[in-house]
Amino acid sequence: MSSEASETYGDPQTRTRILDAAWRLVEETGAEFKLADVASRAGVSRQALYLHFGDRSGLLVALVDHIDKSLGSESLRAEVFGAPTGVESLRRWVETMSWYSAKIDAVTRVLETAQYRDEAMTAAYRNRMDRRQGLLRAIIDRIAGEGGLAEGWTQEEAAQLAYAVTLPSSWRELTRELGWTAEEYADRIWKVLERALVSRVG
Amino acid sequence: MSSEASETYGDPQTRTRILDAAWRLVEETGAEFKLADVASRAGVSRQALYLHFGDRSGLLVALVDHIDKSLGSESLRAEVFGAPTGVESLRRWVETMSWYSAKIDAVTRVLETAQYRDEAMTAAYRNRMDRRQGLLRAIIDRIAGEGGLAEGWTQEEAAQLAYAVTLPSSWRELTRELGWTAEEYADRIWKVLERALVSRVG
DNA sequence: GGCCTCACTTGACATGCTGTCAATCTACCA
DNA sequence: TGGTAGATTGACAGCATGTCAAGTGAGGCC
Repeated sequence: MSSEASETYGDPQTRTRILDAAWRLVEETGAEFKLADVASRAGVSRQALYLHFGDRSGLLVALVDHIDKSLGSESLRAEVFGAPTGVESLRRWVETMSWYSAKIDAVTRVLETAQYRDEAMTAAYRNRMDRRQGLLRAIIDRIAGEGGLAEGWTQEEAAQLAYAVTLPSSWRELTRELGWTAEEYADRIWKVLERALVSRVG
Repeated sequence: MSSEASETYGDPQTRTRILDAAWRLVEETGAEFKLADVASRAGVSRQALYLHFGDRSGLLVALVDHIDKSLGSESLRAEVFGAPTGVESLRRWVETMSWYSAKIDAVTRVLETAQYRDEAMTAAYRNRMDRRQGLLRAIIDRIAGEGGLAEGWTQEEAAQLAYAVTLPSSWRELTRELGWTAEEYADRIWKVLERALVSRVG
């Protein structure tokens, strides 16, 4: 259960091949992807997965990290924080998040369903969500610092609300099920957040 | 897969015993509950579950229905619609939903994770969500009819936003993970919806 | 060249749960 | 006496995960 899968086992190239294969397979088949399929697609033995990642959860945890690195989530973060104002920063965040969600939705869904499987999974998922909350908190703090936070909210409450409103499940429901485009999502959710959390100027 | 489990098999009492056992077990153990455990807790054979519900998905679908009936979701609906105004109706809906979510969260979570398992599951889940959307749409229409809908939204958009903001996953995150009480949830989410969707009077 | 180690393969196997089947049991009813 | 609905029993197939032990093969080291 949730073996740590020693940080450094094997050839990094093999590891990457496995992760890429897993990624594609998750995109195609969702949460029911099989390790045997990942292995065969990556051109390695099923056993190799266990050697590299310990178990299914270990693979998923590594996959999330792999994807973040592949999509350059760091630079996205920088772009959001590079906004001239806190309010603009929040708007950019919503926009960026919408774009990003579209790319990782399949994997996110798997993560969500596996979220309670074991300790390692839970930790990995919470960690991810905690980082997101922290980011939003920083943005809200900046808005508050600039006097832009609507009255009636503490900074913590505002950040948590922004976080809850922009959860992946909500993004998925609005775009995948109700047919909103990523752009419509960004525009409308932004409008909600602006009206609810940002003080009216003038 | 997703056998229909003939609408009327066996003793209704047995059926109820099984569903109650399943309910409690889901509350305790979450999505990984085992059919064998449900059976033994209900005091019936494992086979009985298959005779009554066809398969795991069939049991889940029946469980949701069973719970709705047990909690008298019909009367709740009536209370929400009995509000004097559309805006008050929406406020009551949020409040009621918060209370209701607390009772069925465990089952909802199982539903969510099982949502893509097969056709029957998907249909049952979507059906549930569609009803909720319909309800919100009716409330929003009433608000619009009373001239209370904020400008910038179509009625459909407003209803879908209200729906997305009040998704179970969001409720869970805010209460279970971030520690909000059901009341705080209702108050704050209502405030968000009001500011975002309801036109300012005067 | 001999040797060792790392990276990985191979094949077998235990485990655990779902779903299916056929045979059997037991009231209750006609 | 017979039949039938409701359920039990036990066996079994299928399938995925995870574990184990032995083997292969390429490089590096002395």
